[in-house]
Amino acid sequence: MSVRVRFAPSPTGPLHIGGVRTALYNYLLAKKEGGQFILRIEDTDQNRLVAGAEDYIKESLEWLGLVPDEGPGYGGDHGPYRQSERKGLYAEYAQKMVADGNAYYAFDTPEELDKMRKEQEALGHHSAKYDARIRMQMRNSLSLAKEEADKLIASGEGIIRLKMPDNEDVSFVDLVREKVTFNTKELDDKVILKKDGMPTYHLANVVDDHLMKITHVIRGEEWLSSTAHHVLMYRFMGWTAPQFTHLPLILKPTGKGKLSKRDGAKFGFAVFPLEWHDKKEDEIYAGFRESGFDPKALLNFLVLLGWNPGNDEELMSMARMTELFSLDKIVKSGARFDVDKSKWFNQQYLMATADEALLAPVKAAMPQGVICDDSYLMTVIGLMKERVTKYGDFYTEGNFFFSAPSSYDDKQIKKRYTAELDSHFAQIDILISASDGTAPAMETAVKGYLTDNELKMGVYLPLLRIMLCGELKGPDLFQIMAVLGKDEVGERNSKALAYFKTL
RNA sequence: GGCCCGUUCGUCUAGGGGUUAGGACGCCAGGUUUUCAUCCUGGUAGCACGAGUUCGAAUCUCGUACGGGCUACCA
Repeated sequence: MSVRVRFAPSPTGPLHIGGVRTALYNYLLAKKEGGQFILRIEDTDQNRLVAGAEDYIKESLEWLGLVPDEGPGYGGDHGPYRQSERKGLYAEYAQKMVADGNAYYAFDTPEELDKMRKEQEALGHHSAKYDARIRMQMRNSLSLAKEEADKLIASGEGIIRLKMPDNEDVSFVDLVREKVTFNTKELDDKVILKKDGMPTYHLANVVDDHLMKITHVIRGEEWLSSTAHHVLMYRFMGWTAPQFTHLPLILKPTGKGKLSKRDGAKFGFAVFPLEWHDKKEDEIYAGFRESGFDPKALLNFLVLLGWNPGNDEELMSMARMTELFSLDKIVKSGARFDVDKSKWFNQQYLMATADEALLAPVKAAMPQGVICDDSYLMTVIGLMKERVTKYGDFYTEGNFFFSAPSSYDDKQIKKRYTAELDSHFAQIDILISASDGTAPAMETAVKGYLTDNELKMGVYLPLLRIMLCGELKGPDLFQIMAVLGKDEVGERNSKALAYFKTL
């Protein structure tokens, strides 16, 4: 049987980075096994739908290269892939469970449920459940007279709840955690079909996974505790359950708890793949794409957050990840999001990528109004790529390639500059403008002059660099001169020298 | 509170009865680059705690602590 996995986000907002990792693991398993990676939109909660969220999810997956084989807009023989469009399907299965005595109709109002919970709490029962102990005291098709219940059902009042067996151990195998057991007396009679006719996650999930022939359910750990309910539903329906794998959570960089959408702003990094404009809060959340990350680097970083290939390999192409991926190497404990390491991965990708391939993304990250031609930018890329971590850094860190420095490192200037140097700088300027403008020529000329006159390179060279760049960092000095051109170098030097005198 | 899951350097992790507990990020130092980055070399730092099993425990068992998840007509 061919492996079929699904990524099933609910379109209630942007795709969280943890969701991206879940999608990645699903994708990798599908590709490794030659199976299908399915996108299913779980939009059963009509109240929480957010406009644009589904498009955001798809755009994210496409940017990342995790393109679904089946899904809304991607084709496939098991559609529709939006649960809202499958609405009619679910009731039939819920009713079958009712007919078989494995589920029942309930008519309690929210107020009544609230009252029950409060009463139970007063009795000392913490977080009361709608369960075997309580259900005969509530209003449902089990406790009410048949005629009354039928009337309520006919009037469309009812919802459907799962009838949990009393005091029974339900076990299932989680590929990461091995055997996990829950006793049904700890489990509540979950609502599976809501008042509006929509299924809850639990029903929709089981029905769709079965109908879509899903073989492996790979999802976040938050689902582990409801898996017993799901296992029971498979049993009630006489279906074979898929293999379950629950992924550890991704935690905040520091402090307690799982990574949340606020952490991005708080720690100054992105927690979403793409920038997201939250219209309700009127807030913009940063995206990895906009922050100048390469999707391959992001994925490489993410794949190692909760999984390892069993050897020391860290830098992996998509093909290599696919080759090495296996569910049994997934780690059990939650992983902290390490911002520094994510940057390191991106830098590794930048350095390993050809200049030509970098051109388009670097161009896209340039601020508006900066004009330069492709070949110039390519040269800059070649000179800068091992000094930056993100696409936007080519401009911010290599600013001097695009305009004369607007400020200078005063401290470093004062350490070295005295007015006696002026005449030599004038001579150097002359040598530069007399040269052919190539880096080696200028280097020979300048260094030759300094040597001949027994002048300190450690004084002149850094000052020359500050004149051109404003600070003591960047690529080889003479390469910069060659890129800038003799004339520009001359202009910057005299401008800077004038400033040096004022210090 | 209850149930379930987890716990190896600061972080991501390898190791699953006998290892000098390995690697990576970060950090520190040195070298290269008369700058910065890259690169190279070295260093720093860890088995949550307590019992038990065993000749021997990071590894197995139990307990404790801590962390996390769930406990909705949300997913």
